[in-house]
Amino acid sequence: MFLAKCHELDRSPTLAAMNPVAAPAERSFRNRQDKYDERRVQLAESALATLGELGYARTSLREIAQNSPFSHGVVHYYFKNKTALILHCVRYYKSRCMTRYDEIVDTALTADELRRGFADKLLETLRTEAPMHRLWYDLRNQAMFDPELREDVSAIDNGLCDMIDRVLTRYAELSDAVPRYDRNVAYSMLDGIFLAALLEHLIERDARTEAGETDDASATESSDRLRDKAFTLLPDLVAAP
Amino acid sequence: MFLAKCHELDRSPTLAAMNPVAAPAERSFRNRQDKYDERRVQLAESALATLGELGYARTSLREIAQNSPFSHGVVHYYFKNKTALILHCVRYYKSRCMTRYDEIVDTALTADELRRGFADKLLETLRTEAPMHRLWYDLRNQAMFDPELREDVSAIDNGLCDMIDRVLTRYAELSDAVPRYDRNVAYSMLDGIFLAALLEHLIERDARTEAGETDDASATESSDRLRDKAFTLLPDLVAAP
DNA sequence: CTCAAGTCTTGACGACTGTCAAGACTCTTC
DNA sequence: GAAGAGTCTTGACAGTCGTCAAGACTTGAG
Repeated sequence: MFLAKCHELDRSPTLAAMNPVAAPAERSFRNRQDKYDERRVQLAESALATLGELGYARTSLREIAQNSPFSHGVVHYYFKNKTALILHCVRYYKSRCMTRYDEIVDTALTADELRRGFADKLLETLRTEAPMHRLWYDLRNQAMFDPELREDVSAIDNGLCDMIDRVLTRYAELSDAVPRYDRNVAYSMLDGIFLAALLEHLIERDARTEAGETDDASATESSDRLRDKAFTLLPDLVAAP
Repeated sequence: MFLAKCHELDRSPTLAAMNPVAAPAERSFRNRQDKYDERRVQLAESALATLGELGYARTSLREIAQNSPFSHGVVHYYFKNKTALILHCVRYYKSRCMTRYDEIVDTALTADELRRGFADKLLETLRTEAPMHRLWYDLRNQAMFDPELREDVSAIDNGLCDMIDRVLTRYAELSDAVPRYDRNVAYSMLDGIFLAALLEHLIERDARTEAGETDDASATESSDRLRDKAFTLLPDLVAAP
């Protein structure tokens, strides 16, 4: 047992592992460590898929394992316990979703282009990542009951607030205006609109698939409305300087 | 077994029961029926208290019974199963909270009075009914995963939207203005702000009690900020006609 | 009082959960 | 190829859950 196991925060690469021309023993170590990390990512992805489908409450370790190439016992080899796995998932998820609008922010040349790009992206993520979004809201809600989740949930929430703030600040710049509201207020308002659209979207979506419709089930009228709402609302979130 | 049991929607009073000078047998029937209804209310209240404390996921029937004067088996005498109890709770909860701002709407004489009254009431309900609010958000979120809850959740959500709409419509009237946003958009935005404040409030609150502070634990800085936010935001939600 | 209907408690059931230990398998190193 | 560390599977454990049936207690009618 010379490999760092799940029991500690073992994210720091060892000294030897930093060396590009390592001795065979050390390269092997690297390989093992890489494989180990890869497995954790693999498990996190299986867990996220399951969590997005069933929600935090009804997701069991056996269910997660069934959505992965492994058996249920393996989880405790890579993670101390269930909450450790879920927290790892949450952080992993965070690292992927925080930069969603950055490309648009960086490339848009006019306020209207940014506004349209943002609204389109909002629509797209609602349609293609609905399970992940409902999982996020589920976790954030669980944090109201379970203090163990609060630190990570707050971190993600702040990150999302920053993400929105970058959009609004840039939009204000391009509009020769200034943000009208406190960043947290603006974030909360947009988040509330997105949350409502998500709920409506999921209800519509399931109603369609239940009716046996063969259309692209991810396209709903509610998600279309979300784009319009965001598009219309954005100018109201800035004010003349 | 001549009394209507839990297995059906038995809310309709019988013909005989409508008679104010009923025969003894019928009065007895009324008494029994009343007691039966009272028990259901009693159980619903115990369940709501438990749900507000533990959340939807971690609330068991045994826990609910422990917060009531009864034992765990009695639940299945008054409700078909767990979901029936919870749905009953949800409807019961709905009937109590929908009129929260109506008195202010009806009595306020000026726009500013309404605005202040609304913001104060918002603050008050955040502080005194935090567990119920987080339960509501929990249930609404569960509806994203569990179709069984959607009908009731949608009904409540619409009711809350109406409630907010009454406030805004009246506020617009008193301001010689008109509502600026679609009612659903306005509701979603205010809801988002309230949700964020609730989460922040709970975190602050628990951090204080954990630190062993003896102050009135229901008062937090975040809840104060909520009042200011609502107070400031309200004028922006209406526009010149 | 007697009896029956209504009400509630108790204890059990099968299913499911997170956790963990024992062992089998795989791969690297000598 | 032998040895041993690393990886994964299997099966069991203690606990909890929703559900339900059997019976004890309570209440009111005759």
